[in-house]
Amino acid sequence: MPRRTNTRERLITTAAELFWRQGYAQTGVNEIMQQAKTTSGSFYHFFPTKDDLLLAVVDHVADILETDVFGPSEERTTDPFERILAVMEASRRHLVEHDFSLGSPLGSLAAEISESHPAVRQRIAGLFEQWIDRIRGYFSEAGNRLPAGIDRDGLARFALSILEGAILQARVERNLAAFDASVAELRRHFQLLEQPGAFERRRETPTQPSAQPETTTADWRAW
Amino acid sequence: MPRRTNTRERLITTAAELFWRQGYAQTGVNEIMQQAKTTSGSFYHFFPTKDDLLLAVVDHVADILETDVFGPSEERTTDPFERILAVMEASRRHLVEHDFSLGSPLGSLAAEISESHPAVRQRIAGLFEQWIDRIRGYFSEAGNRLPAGIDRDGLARFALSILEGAILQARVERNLAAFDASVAELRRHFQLLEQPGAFERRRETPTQPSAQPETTTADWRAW
DNA sequence: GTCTATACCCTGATAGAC
DNA sequence: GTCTATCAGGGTATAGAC
Repeated sequence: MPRRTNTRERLITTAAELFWRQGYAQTGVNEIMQQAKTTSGSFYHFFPTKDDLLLAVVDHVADILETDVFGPSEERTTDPFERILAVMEASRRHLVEHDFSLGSPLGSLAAEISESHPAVRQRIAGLFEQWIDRIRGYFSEAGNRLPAGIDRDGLARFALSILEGAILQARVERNLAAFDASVAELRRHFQLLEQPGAFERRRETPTQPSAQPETTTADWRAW
Repeated sequence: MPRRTNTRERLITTAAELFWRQGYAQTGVNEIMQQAKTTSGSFYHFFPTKDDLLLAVVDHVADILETDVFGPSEERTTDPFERILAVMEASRRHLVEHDFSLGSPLGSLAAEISESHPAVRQRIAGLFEQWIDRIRGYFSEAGNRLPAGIDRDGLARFALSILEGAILQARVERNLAAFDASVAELRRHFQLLEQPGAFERRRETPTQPSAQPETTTADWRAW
């Protein structure tokens, strides 16, 4: 079924950018329609509700991330560590190019709708897992450059934490200090792991929540 | 001037929790008023607009973070590395206690209003800087347990990235896999840095964006 | 300082012609 | 598939008595 118009695509791509920049709740359907140069009739022809558009946007972003970030980064180099660093480099360029107005493609959206839209939250969680699998794949290819018995899955989640946190800081502070420092330190982490004899002792690396956290004196009030 | 009522405080604390859980835009003043058991007249007596309440909330959250997180974590231990890890432990407990419904106290809020509320964004950026100063202070106390010439400021920003990213992942995935892995890997990073001879070579640790990024093939479309 | 009542706009969504 | 016109409801904010 060849589509005759691209209105649906236009709605998705403009909504993606607006949600990304200003969030879901802050973006009205009117704004989307105007910017996509279409009208109410078309909008609701394709999407029964605004929430349905959101779901389509999430899928679209996942596609773009694949073809424009992960794909090129993997083509660029075969070195496992450089591959994940290339993903970060792509994020960095994106921050700069858009003057820090765009954060993580799904990160802030995920946080925003985490409570109100369980289905979307789950969808995004699945995407996070995909990326983690992917990055873990890089680390698997690293073979014995990494210490034996290291938790590659955990290392992938660690890298994703750094990326998301670094983007957030860059966006809030509107500079690259935290981003560059984070990438530099991750790079050093890889180097340290590669050093012979880097991993001679200890054996505690709780990746799965095997038990409840040890009690802490830190006590957050009910704010 | 002794205040006769605590209405103002009630508004701030309930708004803080609601903004934290569901975001700013998603939270209506009606909802805040109801939950704080007050009415429109009182609300606008204390806060000319909803935005003014937001600013008060940010300041309040900063206070709580100081007294309930950083303070206790510092009293708990004098070991510099354990201090930052104690902050993470406090965040972890908080995630669990609230079933992952609450993320970073200011992180997601910052992302949400980053574009629409420049003044608030700047205020939060200032708080981030404060925390970084604080954490850098820990690393300064670490003295020669850290390699000479290491970028302690960068290390602090790195730690904050990990914390923010780990909280985000935990909230989206609704489990602690990424959080625990991130903390474990950060702990290992500290251990590796402490190892004698961990830092014998290389000299490239760009913290300040000294130059433009190297060109990359990764190309994000204009979505 | 707190209450009730209400203004008024913008939002997501619908109706129906073309 | 796209248009115009419109609705119902909830949003922030105001008015004025107490």
